[in-house]
Amino acid sequence: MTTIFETISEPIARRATAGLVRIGHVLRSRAWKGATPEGVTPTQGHALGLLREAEGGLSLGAIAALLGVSAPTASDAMSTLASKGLVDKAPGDRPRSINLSLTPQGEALAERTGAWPDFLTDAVETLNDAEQAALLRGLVKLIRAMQVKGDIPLQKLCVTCRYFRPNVHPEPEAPHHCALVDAPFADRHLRLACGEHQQADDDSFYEQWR
Amino acid sequence: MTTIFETISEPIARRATAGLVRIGHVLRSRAWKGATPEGVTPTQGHALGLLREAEGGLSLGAIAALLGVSAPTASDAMSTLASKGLVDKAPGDRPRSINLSLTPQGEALAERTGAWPDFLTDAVETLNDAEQAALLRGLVKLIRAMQVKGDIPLQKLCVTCRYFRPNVHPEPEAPHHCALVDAPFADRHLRLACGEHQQADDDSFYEQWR
DNA sequence: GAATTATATTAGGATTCCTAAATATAAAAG
DNA sequence: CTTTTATATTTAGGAATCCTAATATAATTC
Repeated sequence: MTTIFETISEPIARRATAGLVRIGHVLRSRAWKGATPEGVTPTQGHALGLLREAEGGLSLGAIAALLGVSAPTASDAMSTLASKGLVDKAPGDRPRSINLSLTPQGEALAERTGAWPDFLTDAVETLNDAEQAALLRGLVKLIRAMQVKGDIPLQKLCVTCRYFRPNVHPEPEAPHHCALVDAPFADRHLRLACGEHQQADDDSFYEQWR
Repeated sequence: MTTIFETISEPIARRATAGLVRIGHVLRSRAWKGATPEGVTPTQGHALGLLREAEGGLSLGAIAALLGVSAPTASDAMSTLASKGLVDKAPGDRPRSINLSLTPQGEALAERTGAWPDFLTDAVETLNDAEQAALLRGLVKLIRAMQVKGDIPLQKLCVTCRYFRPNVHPEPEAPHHCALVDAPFADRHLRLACGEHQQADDDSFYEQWR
């Protein structure tokens, strides 16, 4: 069926993109509001979050790649964090490399700040369960698609994990299975940063999920 | 039903938030890649987009509010755009105020750049129609919720428009109605920046949609 | 005419971002 | 054993982004 909206509107993919862009702007603007003397700037906060997720610390190059900025930018931010006593710089195992990790103070701040801006979580919670699950599913697919195209570094998604077994259970309320913890689960349980994630070699499981 | 995932996972709202935050970071990082000598920086590009949508130009204060930055930051960015010949500064109708508008060059650049980063639109297009519609619906609700709480300035959403008539048609493929163009439409047609939008006085229509 | 109000800019400074060049270091090559 | 090479980080330099606080300017109000 064709309505006037089919012809005068931007395609839905563009409107959804515009919505994501809009939310991105809000997040950036909000993040600066936390840049008080006791707090950290957006880039610094992002780096603290990455270090918190990374077992055993990260090199400067790894941080720069994950932040999506140049090495000098990352170096600046890390030096500032080090001077604030939030991050520790230790020699790495490769020539000239350093290993960055959180100090107890940095750990505490990252814990307190969290990776989830409350105002946005509050907004997500105004959606009902099905809508939240659909939103999460869409976001997982977006991130996965960007990963495949090389637009973003690999992330620890269930759908790219060696232990992911999609649609193996007949029960619609938990059709997938995690072979690591050996338990069934549903789309709404999909994770974006699983600590136990192991990258799968091929796409076969993902294909069964999509 | 309760699985292990219910207990060890972050709540779904937090995971969805984390996904949005992640996409926001990518967008910011990408936007800087366009900051070539011929291109514009992220904040400047955002401002160009706002001016393109605004009939008749905007004051500096309005730009600052819409960008979500302080007046001095906006003033800097607009001066740079003016010196690049992309924006025109004219006296406004209030004391000391200015009216900012796009020059033909600015119009052309805004047109060319667009508000929709292609790499993200491409990712959205990997979702099927139902998923795209669900994503758009979720984003519209998020933006609406943030608007209501005062987290972001008003935006021209269908669901807050005087002409929006939700769920008035029995046909599930186009249950809503736009009283301005007098045509039925569906969730997938929802707009985030309609030129004809007029803010509704109350919530009654939105309540029927949610 | 003086005080108030609204709006934008200037001042000053930290951070974010870039590219290009310099530096340090371990391993490999001669 | 010395030199080269590859790698990783930092320095240098500069534009843009961000903030708060102070300042200019024009219209309105008293």
